[in-house]
Amino acid sequence: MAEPSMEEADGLVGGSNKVMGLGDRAYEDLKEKLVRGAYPPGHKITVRAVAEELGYGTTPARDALNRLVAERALVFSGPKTVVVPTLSLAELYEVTQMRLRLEGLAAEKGAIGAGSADIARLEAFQGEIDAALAEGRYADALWSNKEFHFHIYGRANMPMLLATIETLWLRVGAAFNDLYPEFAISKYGIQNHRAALEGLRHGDPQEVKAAIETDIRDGYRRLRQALSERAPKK
Amino acid sequence: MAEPSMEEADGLVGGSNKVMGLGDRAYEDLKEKLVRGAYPPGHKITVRAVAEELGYGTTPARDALNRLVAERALVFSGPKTVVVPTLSLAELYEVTQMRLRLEGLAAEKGAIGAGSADIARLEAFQGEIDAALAEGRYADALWSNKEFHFHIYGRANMPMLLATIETLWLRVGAAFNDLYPEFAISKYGIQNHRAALEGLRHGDPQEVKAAIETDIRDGYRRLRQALSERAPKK
DNA sequence: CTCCGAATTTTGTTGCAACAAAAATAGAAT
DNA sequence: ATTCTATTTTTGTTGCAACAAAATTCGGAG
Repeated sequence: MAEPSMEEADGLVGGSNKVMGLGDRAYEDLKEKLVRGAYPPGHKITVRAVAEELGYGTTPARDALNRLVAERALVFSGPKTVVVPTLSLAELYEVTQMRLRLEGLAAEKGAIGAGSADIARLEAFQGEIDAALAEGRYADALWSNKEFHFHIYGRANMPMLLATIETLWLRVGAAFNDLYPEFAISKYGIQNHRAALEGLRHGDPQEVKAAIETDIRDGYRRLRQALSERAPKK
Repeated sequence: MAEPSMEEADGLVGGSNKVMGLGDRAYEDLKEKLVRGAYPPGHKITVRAVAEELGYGTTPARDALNRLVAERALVFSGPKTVVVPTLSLAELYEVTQMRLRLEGLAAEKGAIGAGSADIARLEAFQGEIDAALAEGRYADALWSNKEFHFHIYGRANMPMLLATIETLWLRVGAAFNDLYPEFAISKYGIQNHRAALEGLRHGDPQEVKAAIETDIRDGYRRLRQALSERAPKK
């Protein structure tokens, strides 16, 4: 049973072979820290700081930064300053629109030919989400939520699509990690996931697609509200 | 009248400010060469060759290569070898599916609020396409075609979306440039563009979206056929 | 207390040499 | 001829120092 493995080398390895250099390692490390919310939005990230923090030289650190900037997981606030991004209302809307199309596509294609093994796996993820949520382990719930989504997307066998979706998740993850936990998942999310599972059981890709889209829309509403309630912050 | 400017610094500069270093220049140069078909698919690209060819040091050349690889405009054929990619049928299908969703979105949003100035501009682009086509200047036709599409997309004011679409165009452009000219545009394309213009005049975003999607689908069919007819090549 | 400008520190970039590893090449054996 | 192996060349990566430019700090003027 082949694991979709969203833990692969971030999408660069799309079936090709590439030696993992320090630069890629640094990229993975930094990405991990970003998505885990190690730095608050607005925090300045410098090449030398990353180099020392991760224990690599300045070249790999620079490579990682450049890559993250290209993916917009980090943004310039000045000619020479990169910071963890903040998502404006407009940007959140834009990312959501892209997610709807792209993840809708991935869900639809991924649903085709899904078997009971997939369903069992997804139910396991959902169980982890429920458990984590019940115990207040929001970070774990978020992680399992990601696994749930990407297990479906991964089945589509569309590496480019998957990589693009991942950058979108990284974009919102990095910007919202400071307030995400409380808002990210709720009974709505659970309900949408159950709907997706139903669609999988029925062998109806459109039903799965619709459920995922609703999930994205629900998340958008919550994020949007969180954003407007967020104090203008000194 | 603000120019949408698809000639901007490749999408990195999404409203932020960033100093253009040699690395970015090298990236632009290489990208240009790729989209112009300077290298045939399968051609090996090395850091030092690029450095000398473009007249930069090895560091900027390496930066450019890394970035192009991250965007999949260049791919690894071995642990240390990057080549101009070939698009498999599966990859062409994947790119097309993504283009349909993303460019459909961009067309729909870009159509909203389009005025007579936009229509005039688009008609001018179409005129250039017709003229170039009539005279056999396929490269120019391709260029004007790109301008036509991106003028609409640019109106949507969605920088992330636009950057993503551009990488998709680069991906197929680099892989197909050797046989693209004869197949890229035909009376179908013209007809689709006219339909898009009609939608713009009616102020009907859905009509524009449908026209663009048909355009993408027509192009896909032609490319697909060209791909299967392509000799297995020694 | 605020604002502005000069001095100082920090920071990204670039070229380069050294190194390890991969790719190309040449040759030998079957 | 073909395949496999050894040798040679090519190639990407990395660390580092120097440099120009930007960010920050600090004072002083209003």
